[in-house]
Amino acid sequence: MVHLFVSRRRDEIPRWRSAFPDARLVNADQARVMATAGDRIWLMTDCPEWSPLASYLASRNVIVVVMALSPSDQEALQALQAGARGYIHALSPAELLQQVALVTGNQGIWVPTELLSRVLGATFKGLGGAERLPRESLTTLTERERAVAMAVAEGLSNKAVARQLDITERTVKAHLGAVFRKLAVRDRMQLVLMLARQDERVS
Amino acid sequence: MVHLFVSRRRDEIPRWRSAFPDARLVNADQARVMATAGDRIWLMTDCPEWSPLASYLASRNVIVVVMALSPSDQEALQALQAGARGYIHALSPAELLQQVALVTGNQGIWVPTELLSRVLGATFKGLGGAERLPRESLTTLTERERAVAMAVAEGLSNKAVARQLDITERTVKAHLGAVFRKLAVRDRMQLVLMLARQDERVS
DNA sequence: ACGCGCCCTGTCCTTCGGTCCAATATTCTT
DNA sequence: AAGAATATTGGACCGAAGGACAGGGCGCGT
Repeated sequence: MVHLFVSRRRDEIPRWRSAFPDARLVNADQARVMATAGDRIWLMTDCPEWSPLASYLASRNVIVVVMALSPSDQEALQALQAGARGYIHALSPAELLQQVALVTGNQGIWVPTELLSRVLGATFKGLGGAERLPRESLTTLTERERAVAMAVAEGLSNKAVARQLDITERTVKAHLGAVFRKLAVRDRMQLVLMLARQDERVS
Repeated sequence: MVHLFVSRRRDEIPRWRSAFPDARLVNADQARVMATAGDRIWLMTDCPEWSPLASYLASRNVIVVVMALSPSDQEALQALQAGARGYIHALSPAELLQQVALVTGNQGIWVPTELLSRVLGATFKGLGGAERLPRESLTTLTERERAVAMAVAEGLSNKAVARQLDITERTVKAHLGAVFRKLAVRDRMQLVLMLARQDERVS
């Protein structure tokens, strides 16, 4: 099992070697002829024809991870479509590279989490999948919970909401906790993003 | 780190225990209250509200793998959209279950390969349109500040942004402080609201 | 050489946000 | 009458967020 880094640049990035001491840096043509089933190819997107190369290698059971200096959603999709098992930032720390190697080596897919959510969002729309509950979600809330949620969505702090509704900050927290639970969001950030996205659709 | 199998049925499937001898079989309600960050939840789709439950657990940093007795593309997408890290056949052999646990436990995604290609095919079509980004108005920001601002606008925490840009959390705060000053906003809440409003205008 | 802006990091401190442990009163349902 | 849901609050706890202050390094223009 061999690690090959494929890039147009002649110099290595230190973290690559630190992650895989016995890796080699090669160009696209070398990779095409050298790689065999089970090898790991780390393919930089600065190569002119990285996408077809990834397809070719993947079809030969080579584990391909695409690396980008400035990752984007479209490129990530292109990489996965080409058969790559992962897509990461080229300057990821060594431990992360090793983790990616572990995951991809076990039939797993590795994509940065923040990319994943956006990619899947697009997927769902593209498939015409079932619409998420838009206003429905707010109706599951009680009157007070809704009031708190709306105020928070305006950007108010817990203390400000408490003043506005004339209740204790503690009570605001209680209601807000219920809102988080019911809408399955982590924190107020996810709440405002959720409501913002909803507004978008309506308008 | 605990393994919990969540299903409506009362009897276990032998391969589950064979894969994870100290796992427990619980119902949906028990899982909701028992699971904490880092735990592994194996969620059967025979549970009535498995999708919202997956969302809730995923938001609490629980590793969720959805299991189906008759897998489908649509259901796989739904599972991943809900934040599940994997989607497999409920009767998969023990070794496969362990492999999935390894992959998902290392930030990986696990889906059956034949499913993946179909899913990505649909995805690629769906994401044809260009992403709309409010970059124009952020011209007063430096490159780094803009990167941080965009990440924060996605709802990421400072720590998450730090991981993504491979800098310390402290540096993220520094950039973010500069962003607040330049854009004349008080905190990250006002930032996301400002960017959300802008997005609206563009569309 | 010097100043300047940008990028990165550190420590210390305060406030805010969120959860877990409660408890009490009211209303509505069964 | 008993039970469930709702609204309200308390305390304690811990991590996240943000500011204040203080640096070091790098590139660029004068």
